[in-house]
Amino acid sequence: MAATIQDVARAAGVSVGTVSRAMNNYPDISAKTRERILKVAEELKYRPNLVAKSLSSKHSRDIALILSGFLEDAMFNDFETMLMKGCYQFAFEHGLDISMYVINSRTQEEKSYEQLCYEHNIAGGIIFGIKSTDPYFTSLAESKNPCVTIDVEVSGKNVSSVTNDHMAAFDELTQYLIDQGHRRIALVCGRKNATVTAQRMDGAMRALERNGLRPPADFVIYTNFLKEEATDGVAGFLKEHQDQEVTAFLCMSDMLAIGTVEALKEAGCRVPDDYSVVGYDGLYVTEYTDPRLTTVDQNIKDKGYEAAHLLFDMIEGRRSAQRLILPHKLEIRDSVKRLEI
Amino acid sequence: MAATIQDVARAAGVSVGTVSRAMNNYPDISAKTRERILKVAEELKYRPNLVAKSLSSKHSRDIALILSGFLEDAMFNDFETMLMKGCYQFAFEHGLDISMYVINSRTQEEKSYEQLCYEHNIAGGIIFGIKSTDPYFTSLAESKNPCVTIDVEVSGKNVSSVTNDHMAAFDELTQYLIDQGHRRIALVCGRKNATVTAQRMDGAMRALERNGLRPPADFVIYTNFLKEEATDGVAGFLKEHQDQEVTAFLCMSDMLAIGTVEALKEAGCRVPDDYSVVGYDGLYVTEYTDPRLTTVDQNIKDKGYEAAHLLFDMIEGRRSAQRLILPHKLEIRDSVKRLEI
DNA sequence: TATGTTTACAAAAACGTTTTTGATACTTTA
DNA sequence: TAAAGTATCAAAAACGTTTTTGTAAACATA
Repeated sequence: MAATIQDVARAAGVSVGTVSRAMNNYPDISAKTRERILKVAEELKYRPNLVAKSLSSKHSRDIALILSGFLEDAMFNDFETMLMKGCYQFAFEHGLDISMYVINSRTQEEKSYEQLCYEHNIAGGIIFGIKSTDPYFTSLAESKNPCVTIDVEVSGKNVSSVTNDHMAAFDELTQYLIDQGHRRIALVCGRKNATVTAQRMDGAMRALERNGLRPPADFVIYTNFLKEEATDGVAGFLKEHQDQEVTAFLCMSDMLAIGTVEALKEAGCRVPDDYSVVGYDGLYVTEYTDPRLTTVDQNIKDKGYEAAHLLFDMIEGRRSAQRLILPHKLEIRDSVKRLEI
Repeated sequence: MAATIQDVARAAGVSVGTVSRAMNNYPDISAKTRERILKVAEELKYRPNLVAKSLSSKHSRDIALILSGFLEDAMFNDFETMLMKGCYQFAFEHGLDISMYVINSRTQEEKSYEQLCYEHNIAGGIIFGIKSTDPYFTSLAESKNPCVTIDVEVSGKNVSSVTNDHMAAFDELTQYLIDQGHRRIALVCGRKNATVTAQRMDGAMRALERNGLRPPADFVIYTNFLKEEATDGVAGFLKEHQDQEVTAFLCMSDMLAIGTVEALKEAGCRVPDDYSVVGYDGLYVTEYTDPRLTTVDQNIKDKGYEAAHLLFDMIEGRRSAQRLILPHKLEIRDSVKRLEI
């Protein structure tokens, strides 16, 4: 149905190779012929078949957004949505083809990153959500296809990462809590062996120690970054500890903070009057919660945009693998009470 | 680098055609040869190149999720995210390849749906976000590729739609408001010429009239489904109308309801004490707002899943074009005050 | 035993591009 | 004016599959 390059060649009275060179602005073709071919192509509404193009040309410019665990997380989480928007925005502005693949720990075993790229003829991918125990974590380094990981660092000369200075950011957040008069702070953490957990933990510790404070080990609640676990964890915490034994909950993600607030309300406590709570990520949802959540904005959309940017530059050979650290911003809202000291 | 079908053929001492038939479970091949080929393929870690496969085979099974306006909406909106999850869930369960394309009104002009399918060799798509003024709205009918639209109905023998009974649902929602004692209700509407707007408007009118009520024309606020417009619209409304001239705001989407609550709070009013507000969609965010929003849950994830299901069945010829109407559920929470009559 | 039928595979065509190679005609150079 | 270079294009190869066509051997039928 649709016109092929053959149809255009026939209609213009030239060979298919000539049409191809006309369409792709190659030099060795007369201006007159190019004009004529372009006109014929326009008339026939010719659009190159991208699959054939992809198969034929040696180098692909197509990029992919690869999300691990997207389907496991039944929860709502706009982190991935904003990441997508950023990636697609860049691709859109630069006329790039971008596709999205959903994987998990199991499918990573079945198929390596390089195979995924080969199968779909993609030049490289932006990878989000992999854990340090995932197969990709090591195999990424061996791939000849460049990639950019979000928030985790994988060694390899073709792998870049885009992240924030989570340690500094969490330090800042903790310091804010301390500045507001909080001395006894509980930590609601993410997955125990996740990079981001360690980084944020370091930030918290640094701030605490700088101020001569130290949280006892039993003020720490671990989760797998799931809201429900925060709710359960904090509920358990409240039962085991006396009232006001801590005055604030420092959470490693906004969803954990939301879960924490839920547990607190459930137990009849008011936020921030009885307990202060802070989150981390800067999800849109935090503007609408009750109370509006104080958090650290990572500017996730920018993260996606810059990741795509970096990946594209690597593919085109303009930039080499690197660690890109984006700025963050402390977003002060209504979930922290100032304590008089 | 990666092994091709040629490598497998050579290693197994057969022709490429035979390898292809062995891999795809064709009948005319001996069990012994198949075994041997499969073993060799395994050893060489052979994975068919999907691009070549796509180009070669006449019929594709790949589907696409086509989002119009995804990038325009700078707002957070988890509608699309949940839709994606549903689609990808189905694709994942059935071993289908699914890709996501972002379009807008302008790119629709440049490239028809059929051309999009042709270019990427996709069998059909799930289409979300098109307006009645968009080029796709009419051109979809002419395409030979089947498609499923979400919430809009397009005529054509290859186009299905998945929707809710928005009229009945909005009737229900309105009736709930009336049952709670509300008599003077303002309507915060979506885009004036959108199908869903008309349907929901009809539902509201039906309920109102059944109860002998009729909203004066100036109790209606139109928006383009943007939160900020609701905020501005309601703020303007409050200035022009006396206190308690209306007691409730009936919003056509959750984001509009959130915007409405924002305007109300800004004006120093409490929700639901001074004014009641209800939304529509069932976004996750409505569970966390203050107050928790009463809304109609569309079960968007199911919508995506069923859309993919229907599309797949159409592609395989198991189902013909149809209009699928999914159930909804009134979600009663805390944003409506019961008025004593 | 001659003839048809089936089985199991090889060989080649096809998908729609890009890229390489080759060839003709024109232009420049000495 | 002959040789060399250049511009412009055609022809063919290549990408990695699937699908079609062809064919030899094995088997069944008369």
